[in-house]
Amino acid sequence: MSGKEKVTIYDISKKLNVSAATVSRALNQNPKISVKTRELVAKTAAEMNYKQNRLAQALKSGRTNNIGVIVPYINRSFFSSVIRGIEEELRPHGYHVIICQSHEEVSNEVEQINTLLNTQIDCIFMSVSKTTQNSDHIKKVLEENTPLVFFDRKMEVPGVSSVVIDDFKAGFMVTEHLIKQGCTRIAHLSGESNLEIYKYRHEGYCAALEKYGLDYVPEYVIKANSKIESGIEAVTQLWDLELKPDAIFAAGDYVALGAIQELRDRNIKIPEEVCVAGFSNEPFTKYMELPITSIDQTPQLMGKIAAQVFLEQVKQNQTITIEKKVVLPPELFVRDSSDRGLK
Amino acid sequence: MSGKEKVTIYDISKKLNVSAATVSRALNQNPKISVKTRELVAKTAAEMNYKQNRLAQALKSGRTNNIGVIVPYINRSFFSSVIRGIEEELRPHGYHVIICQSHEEVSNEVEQINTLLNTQIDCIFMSVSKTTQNSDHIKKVLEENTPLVFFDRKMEVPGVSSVVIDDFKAGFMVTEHLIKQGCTRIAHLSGESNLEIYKYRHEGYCAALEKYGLDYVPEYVIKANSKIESGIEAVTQLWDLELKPDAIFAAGDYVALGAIQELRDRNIKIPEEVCVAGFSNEPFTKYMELPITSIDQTPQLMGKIAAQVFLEQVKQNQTITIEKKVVLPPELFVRDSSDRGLK
DNA sequence: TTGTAGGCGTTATCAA
DNA sequence: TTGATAACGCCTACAA
Repeated sequence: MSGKEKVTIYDISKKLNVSAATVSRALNQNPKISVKTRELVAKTAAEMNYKQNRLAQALKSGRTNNIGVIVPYINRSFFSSVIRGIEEELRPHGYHVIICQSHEEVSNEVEQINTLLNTQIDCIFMSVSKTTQNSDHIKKVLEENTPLVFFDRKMEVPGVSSVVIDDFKAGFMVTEHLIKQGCTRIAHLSGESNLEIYKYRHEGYCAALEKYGLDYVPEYVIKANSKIESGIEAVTQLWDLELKPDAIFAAGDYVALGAIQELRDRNIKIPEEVCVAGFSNEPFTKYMELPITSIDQTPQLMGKIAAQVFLEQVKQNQTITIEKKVVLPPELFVRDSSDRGLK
Repeated sequence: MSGKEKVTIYDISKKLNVSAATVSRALNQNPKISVKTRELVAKTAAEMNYKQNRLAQALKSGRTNNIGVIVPYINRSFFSSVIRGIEEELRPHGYHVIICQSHEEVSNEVEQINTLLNTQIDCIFMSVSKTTQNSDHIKKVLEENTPLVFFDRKMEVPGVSSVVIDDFKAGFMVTEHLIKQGCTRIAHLSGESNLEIYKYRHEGYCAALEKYGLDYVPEYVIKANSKIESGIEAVTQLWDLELKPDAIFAAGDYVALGAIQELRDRNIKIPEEVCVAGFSNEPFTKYMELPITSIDQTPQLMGKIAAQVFLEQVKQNQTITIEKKVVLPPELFVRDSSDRGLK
């Protein structure tokens, strides 16, 4: 019952009195085969409900048509959107996407990389964890000649491609926007880790201050950890200062949200007294009664492009590794939390 | 340079002057092997940087240790959370998770199932698309003897396990809560598709009305399509009625949000004049200035349990298929959008 | 155009 | 306890 013995090319070859090789060739559109045979094989294969075994193919060819994606958490809006982009770009080419979570721990990252390599994936896409400091495990990937593409959170490793947004520019844009709303004492709630992205956002912030002749006030720059509570704390801390800020640029939307909650608790009017902007364009930012200004990182596009970088690489001769760095433009969405109607 | 010729058990066997079979046994903790050999092999394997080839193993054993998950869209908060649950439960057992998106189209669903089966995954987890009507493609999975577990959106197919929340109860709970807030004219914005989940939520709604002696008013039940616009439209339509509702139970959070936006545009006070509740506990619901009452479906737990159902099945003798139906309790989160302080 | 044979890396069976 | 061998399903030189 159920039966379902797997049909192989041998079964087809027996039925047709040809060799398995012929069947294989017919199935693979090999030109050296008569049209008649090809059609006959195709028809019979369909009748017998033949399914090619990708595993055997993979073992033979060394290519699995599986790619791995490593992200901190798969259910963060940003990451799942990138993955969606990767999946949609790669599926038409026959690839399957395997997902792994690092939980922001390097140790997991290392382990995931190892099991992915064992499994013979054709490429690894990853956003490094906050705790990742050195790139030894990354180098292992390269040694195996497995293509690797960083997205968003990258590391500087020679030979590795990456797709990111221009975080410097994004930081600059937000800050400039706040300045144009008339703000002059702009606080920056930065990321607490040493990820490049936070560094660049901060640098963009500094550059904007400088361009518009505003002083950099060290007390206005606070490390925050992407949580709501962290935004609340930061405001508490900032409002202990003599000269309070009149704007807050948070490097993450949850931090911005926390800041807004605390400001509101203190009956501070937004955006009249204080303008607030976040980062990432989390879905909730636009649904609030007071929608929050934020930077969109075009995650789905980012995934799409990362996939394209890989596909290009595959098209090349296997041995040549190309290193491509793509920097996408950020998009600023000005919303009520910082919109005083000025340009 | 790069070198990286793959190390196989043959390389180890040559170096050690033993057979490949011995190496294989040593590596697999086969009891019929001397401790000495085992250790020697282990040490040498490590030195030579040997990595077992999961592909070859898979071809031999018929088990890939890969499982497939099919969802409408991977970047919906609910689905990515379920996937997270599945991944975290299965990874310790050595499984990798392959993700597929149906984009709410049966045709894609069919295709994904086929490629997953070709790829020899060990199990398929899925939430059917809205357009899925019959279960022919599902039956194919069973014919291949591949375990299948539905989560959230299931179909009635004999032999298939499923993990869902009690949508009937959820619908009942929400409606009862609204009634206890003093509402007597409760509208229900249902799903537009014929998915079981919407049917049950609606039935729960009906049951609550009946229990509390409220009439079922057909005009108060409107099909809506999970979008914000749909909520706006529904309210527009409802407020054309002579007797307007004093509560709205939407079967989705986005619809609830749309309803709230429209009510606010009409200067209708929430929850004083109209109570509103949604469904799914999307992240944004709790972040709003007016947080939205909603039902939490415990997606991560749902994924975890779905994975457990599969693991149990694997533990059994392969040939026996068990059909397990798990129904999880929904959790009602009462928030300001419907909280009049009554119990 | 088609067939034969060997191999991708493992593991399981049967001998030794 | 260990070794030789076949097999998983497919592809591809090489021969015919």
